[in-house]
Amino acid sequence: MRARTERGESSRQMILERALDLSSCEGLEGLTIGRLAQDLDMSKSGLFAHFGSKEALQLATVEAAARKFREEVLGSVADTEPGLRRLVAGLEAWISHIEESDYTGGCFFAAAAAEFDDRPGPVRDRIAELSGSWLEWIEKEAHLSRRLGQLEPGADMKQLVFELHAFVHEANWARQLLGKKEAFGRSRLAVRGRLSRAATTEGSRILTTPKRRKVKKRPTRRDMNFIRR
Amino acid sequence: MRARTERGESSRQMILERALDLSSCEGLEGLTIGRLAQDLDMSKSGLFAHFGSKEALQLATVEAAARKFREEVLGSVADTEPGLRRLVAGLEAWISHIEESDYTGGCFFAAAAAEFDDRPGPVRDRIAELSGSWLEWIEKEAHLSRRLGQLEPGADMKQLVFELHAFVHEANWARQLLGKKEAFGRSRLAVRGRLSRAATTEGSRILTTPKRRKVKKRPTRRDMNFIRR
DNA sequence: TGATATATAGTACGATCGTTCTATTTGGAA
DNA sequence: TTCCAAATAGAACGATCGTACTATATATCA
Repeated sequence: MRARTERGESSRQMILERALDLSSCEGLEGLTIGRLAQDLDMSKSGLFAHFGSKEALQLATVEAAARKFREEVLGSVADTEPGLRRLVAGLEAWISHIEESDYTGGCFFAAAAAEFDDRPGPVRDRIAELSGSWLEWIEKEAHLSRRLGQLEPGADMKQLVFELHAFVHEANWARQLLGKKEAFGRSRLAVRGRLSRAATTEGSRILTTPKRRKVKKRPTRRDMNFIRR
Repeated sequence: MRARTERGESSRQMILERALDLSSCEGLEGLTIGRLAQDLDMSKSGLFAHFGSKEALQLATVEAAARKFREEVLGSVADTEPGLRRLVAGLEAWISHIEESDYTGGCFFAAAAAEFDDRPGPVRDRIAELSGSWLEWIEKEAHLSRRLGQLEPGADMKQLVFELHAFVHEANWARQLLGKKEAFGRSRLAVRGRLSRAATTEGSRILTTPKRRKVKKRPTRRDMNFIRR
């Protein structure tokens, strides 16, 4: 049932990578074991054996999406100064993460949430849990910003997070349904505008200061490996 | 194929009413002719004959959702003073429309958009068309508000509409996935806050003035007919 | 009332779904 | 090289999907 050897594990990853793309388009339920196997030139039963049930495949796909999100979004701001600067960097990384998922079906979690919010079960629970923890990341960073004197002491954090989150979701919706690629620019503008409203003088300085240029160094062999991986 | 007599038409409406509820939960594709027939104590073929294809059933369901939206949202603000007052009334009517769809699967169009945004075809086209025309209603009313001196001359209307629309979608998402019923209050707060930012002194007066109480009159026979229809 | 068009039901079809069971291939340990 | 567990394939299952074809019930109009 579960991959034990290196070969099995790499197969599993290859399957999940494709499953992630397919399910972003067709949905997690529309993602069919037969079609997935056909896409990968595998037998249905051979693929099935990796997971044991469709629900397990769906759960594994959700985890694959979560890992990709962590790598691309959280990973890109890990060494950004905590507080308002990291908050806005995280939101913009999220926007870019969705913007770049153009050829696939847009934000995986937005699609999965709409599909599963009415279907009780472990898949729905996991999607809700992961979405909630991302909301908490935003809120945590906002609170830190306020504690650092970058946001007004009286600012409503829950309300702020609600609105910031809304702007990103809206961009995904506008592009996916209406093809409005400029929506991501609007999203970035809205995020910065909303943060400016809640920012102190100190916070405003951060919002208007361009990101500190990272030290530019020639790519090392290690970087190349990372990229190729 | 198409209903011609009164009996057929009323059956068709009964079917679509149930289809609307079911598809809000299970999705337009998960909506199955067999299950729909079972729910209504009809035969699969008897139900099928009303539409001729699943796609036609889906299109008819989308139209039913659109009609309900027009009645509940546009209908409720038809006699509200045009401009900012009608704009905010329309948005709040939309929020309430979604909030009251609790037992069913939330906003039909949000769910349908997420499901069909990657599936080319007439169903997707119609969903996009209707969503777009609602966006245009908001934008039209915002432009009117600006022309009336209720919004600042320099206000970016496209950006404003983007953000207002985002707040409502977010409330639907937060309740459906995370069960946060307070999201609708946040949505209303965000809408009014954002409009206040763009409002002139004149506009602010409208936003803080409670809605004018409508003249309360006994319902006429005509009203009753409208309700019963 | 009898004729006729519409509404509904019954049945069956090919396709595809998730899943199970039984081979067969493959790669690493002995 | 042999052996064994893991990985993959093949075939078949019951269920359900959308759809087509045929038959029956029902309302409307001559």
